[in-house]
Amino acid sequence: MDIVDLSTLPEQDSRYDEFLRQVCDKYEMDHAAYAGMNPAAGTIHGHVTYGDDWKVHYQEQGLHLIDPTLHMSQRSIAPVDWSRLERGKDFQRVFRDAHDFGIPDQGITIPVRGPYGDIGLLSATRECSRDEWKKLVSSVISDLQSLAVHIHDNVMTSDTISRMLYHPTLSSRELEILQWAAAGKSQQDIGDILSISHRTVEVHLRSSREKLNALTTPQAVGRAIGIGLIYPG
Amino acid sequence: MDIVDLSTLPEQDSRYDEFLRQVCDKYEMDHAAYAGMNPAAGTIHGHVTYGDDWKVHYQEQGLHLIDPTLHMSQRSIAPVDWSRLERGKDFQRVFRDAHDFGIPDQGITIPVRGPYGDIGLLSATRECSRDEWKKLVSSVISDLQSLAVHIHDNVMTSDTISRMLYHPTLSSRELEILQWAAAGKSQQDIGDILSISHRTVEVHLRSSREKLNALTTPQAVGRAIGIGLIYPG
DNA sequence: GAATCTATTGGGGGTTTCCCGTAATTTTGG
DNA sequence: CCAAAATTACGGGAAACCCCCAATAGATTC
Repeated sequence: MDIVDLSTLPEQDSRYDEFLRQVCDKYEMDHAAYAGMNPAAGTIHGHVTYGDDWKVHYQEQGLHLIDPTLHMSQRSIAPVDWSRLERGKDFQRVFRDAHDFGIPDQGITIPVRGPYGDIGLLSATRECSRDEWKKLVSSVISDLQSLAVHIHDNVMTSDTISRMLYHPTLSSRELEILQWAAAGKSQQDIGDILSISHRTVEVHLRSSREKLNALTTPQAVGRAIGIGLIYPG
Repeated sequence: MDIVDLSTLPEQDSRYDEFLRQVCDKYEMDHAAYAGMNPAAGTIHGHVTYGDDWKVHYQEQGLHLIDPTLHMSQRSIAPVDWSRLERGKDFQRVFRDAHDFGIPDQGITIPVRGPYGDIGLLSATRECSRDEWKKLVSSVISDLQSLAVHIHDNVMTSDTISRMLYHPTLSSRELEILQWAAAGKSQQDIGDILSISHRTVEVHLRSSREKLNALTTPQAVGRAIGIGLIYPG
């Protein structure tokens, strides 16, 4: 499969699970999981190849609060091999539980970040010898990195599109001006940039606020970013 | 963000230039370039394998303002093949100039995002037939993806200045007030809510802007949301 | 063809923010 | 423990923002 071609990636939620299974087959992994969240929009997506029972247990126990893989990925950009995680109290707790559900403590998590503060985590596990694991990882790490990026891109794009369907449509001019505002430009600056009067800029900002149901420009900028209409400047 | 700052931060780390050259050799590319920016810290890094003359021309002409590769990468997360860029006015302008400096219009740009709003772009070019290029890209895309992450991670963490500002730590009070600002409250409102003077609120907003390297409150709000410090209200 | 939406510009005026200070107490960190 | 940072507070003046109003032109829609 051509990894670059986004069209080959599944578009429907139900197919992500199947896709992860294919990843496992291709890269000789036992299990794979993807978790994506867009804090700005408040949406969360999760897909796993292991049964839903672990998913349920994970949520019920609130393991996401102490999960060291999440903790690590939060401020990391490079892939994190679970063997490098600190063997602390939280680690013991999460991975002891995981073990009961047939999930080994040998795995890797690849964090991906999008333009709107969205974070995606692609994890893969395999039960085997240490040497075997090391060898496997080094041979597939690049491919997994690419896959992580593309699956996250796919999920977030469809997420954004679906969200935008229920949100106001700002005119291109309004978006343009709001984008400049998010970039720290004053109304006068924007007017100069676009070669229009600063009063016109103010009108567009006002209608943007009205459409976004925002009281102030900062709120409008925040909402627009949350919806995915613009990006942080 | 303003890339004009490039001139004020003449970062010359020959290690990365050499590294890029090795990338070219290994992956049969003509040229490679890396550009990294941390808006919160206001730092910018640039490394290229082609001569400095293009770099100079690029800055002097302010091409970063219209460069379609930058524009695309800003809101993208997946690798962008230049062939998929819109052939607009800006494209013509930038790539006509680039051609004069021996840079082809056949290339790819891989964006990488860090935890604190930092963005890195790894670009590679090669002059060859279309089919040859496609084949080359699909065979090295995964490796380039990993390399992009690696370089960006390295650059962002190795730079001492950046390291200090890499993690803008807003005080709880600043976050609290910024969150209210994102919720559309005025300074007076926030002062009433927190039972403090609206002038104190203004002080916190100011220091928040400084820490986030934002010129205006809307920009600070957007940036904080982008980094994940606060949420849209 | 009329109505609607969008983009544009303008005036007037009140409100808000922002920048320049100073300065106290409390908290935090090396 | 001392230094640094955070938090609190005040004020004046300049700048920016925001809201009311009205008006013209183009594009789209009904």
